[in-house]
Amino acid sequence: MDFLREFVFLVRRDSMEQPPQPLDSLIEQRKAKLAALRSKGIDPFRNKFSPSETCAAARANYVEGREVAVAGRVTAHRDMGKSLFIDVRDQSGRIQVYAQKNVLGDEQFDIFRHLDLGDFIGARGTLFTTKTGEPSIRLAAFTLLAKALRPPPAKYYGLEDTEIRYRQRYLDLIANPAVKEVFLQRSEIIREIRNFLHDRGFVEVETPMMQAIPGGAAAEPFVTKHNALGCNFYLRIALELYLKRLLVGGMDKVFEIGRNFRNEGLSRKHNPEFTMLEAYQAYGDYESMMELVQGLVCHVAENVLDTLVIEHKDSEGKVTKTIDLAPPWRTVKYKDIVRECAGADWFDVSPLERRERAVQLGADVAPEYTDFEVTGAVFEKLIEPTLIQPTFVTHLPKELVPLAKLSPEDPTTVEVFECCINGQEIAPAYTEQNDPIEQRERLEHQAGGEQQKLDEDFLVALEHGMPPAGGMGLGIDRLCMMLLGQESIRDVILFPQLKPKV
RNA sequence: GGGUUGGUAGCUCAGUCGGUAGAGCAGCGGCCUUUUAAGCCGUUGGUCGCGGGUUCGAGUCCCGCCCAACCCA
Repeated sequence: MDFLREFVFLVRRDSMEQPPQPLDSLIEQRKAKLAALRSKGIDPFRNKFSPSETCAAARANYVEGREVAVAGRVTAHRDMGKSLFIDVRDQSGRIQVYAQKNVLGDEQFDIFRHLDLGDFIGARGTLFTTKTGEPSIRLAAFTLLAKALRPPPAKYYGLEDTEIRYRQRYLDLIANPAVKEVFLQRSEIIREIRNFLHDRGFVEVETPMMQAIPGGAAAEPFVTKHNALGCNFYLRIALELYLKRLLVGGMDKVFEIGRNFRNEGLSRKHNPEFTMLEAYQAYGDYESMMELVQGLVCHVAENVLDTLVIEHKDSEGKVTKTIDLAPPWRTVKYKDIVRECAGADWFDVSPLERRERAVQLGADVAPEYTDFEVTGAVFEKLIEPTLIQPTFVTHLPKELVPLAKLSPEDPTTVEVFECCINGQEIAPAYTEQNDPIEQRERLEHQAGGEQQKLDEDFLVALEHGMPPAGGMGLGIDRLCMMLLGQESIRDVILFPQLKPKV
């Protein structure tokens, strides 16, 4: 009881000294409780607690009268006067704890009664089932492990404010169980990718994120400065050129999962830093990669989701999209699918007419676009979004892909595929260019005469000889969107990039 | 970069024609020893995103800015 008086006194004193502020008064109340606890010799921030099991395990291994100790956050509070119920939640789930005044004693019960939503406690007691059939812990003793000074988000509605959800993701994870589930599954997806590749003899490596010459893709890099070396580095835009050096070095099957950074705008499909898988296999080609991508995605879906049929639902739970990953996936040549969608005579008309038609079809055609880029724009705008079911689009025109090898059967094209699922390009793959002379020409052309943009070290590596190889990249974020039914990349990245708030 | 929508209590949201700022939950106090969105009674809490303007009077109307979501480029 004196706990109470002390607490009330502290609150009053506080509110007399400073004008009450909106959120501050709630925080001050909690700080006052903290001070009251300390004055009683109770440490509100403990170093350690050893639970006997998780909350879920305590429920799952229910034996009437069994003694358990759990730890977690207090998420609900139902006060019955001389007894009260609280919910304790840890990562595994929640369990109800039942406290009785005549068991805990007046003082302990009083302290327990003044716990706040959000506080962490350790609770020891015995299992029993309530009248309503809820497995619960009859509390014998508890320890406050960490006091929460700020109120948690409301429990029934969850947290809706997108800005708070993304900026303070921890609150989103507390308030919205479905969000937590997405990120737990993302973690499993990445684990299964690793399992799949390890099982096939791939070696996981790490290559530099800070590069003097960012290569392997056409994208604007971020610049960063090294103080001691007095030079600029760029955050990598792709993993490719370093992984190929490892092929030269005799690592025949390598992969890396890591962050790429591209200095471009933000959208539903783009985050400036995103996670990429790249894998290279010596003596393979784009067809080996086709088998690899298909096998990998199916392995992940089966092991994480237990199914190859992915349903996307809207906020009302209505199925909006069904993706069937059952192999074999459709394979179609680029020219064929373009003809299918843009007209059988697409490649027979004059470049000028193609351009006019592309504009008519609604593609974004910039005046400086080459003829190939015009067709590329049509593909990107009109075809890619329709490829909901997994599709390998192969044999792109060589002008669009500078790092792949020509197709012997049609030397105007290269041996590549773009794997599209869910209306997005999710994995490109090539038969990798290993002719150092050819490669040098391509990169010099790409560098546009700017010598400092040419990765000479990479070209020297190729001159030492790189085995023929298939290589592929897979956007992990987009894969997660597809598998987990999320329409925005921000919902599969824990801390998506937002504009800094002033 | 352009368009649309939004920003009101810790959370979720109302706020009519411009006329004293509202509810539920959370918080605080009281009652209640099997509740679970517990219940009942009482009660605290507001820089209405920010800055200007119009007006006797602005959450509401006008202008500018910030942040976000969606669409477009």
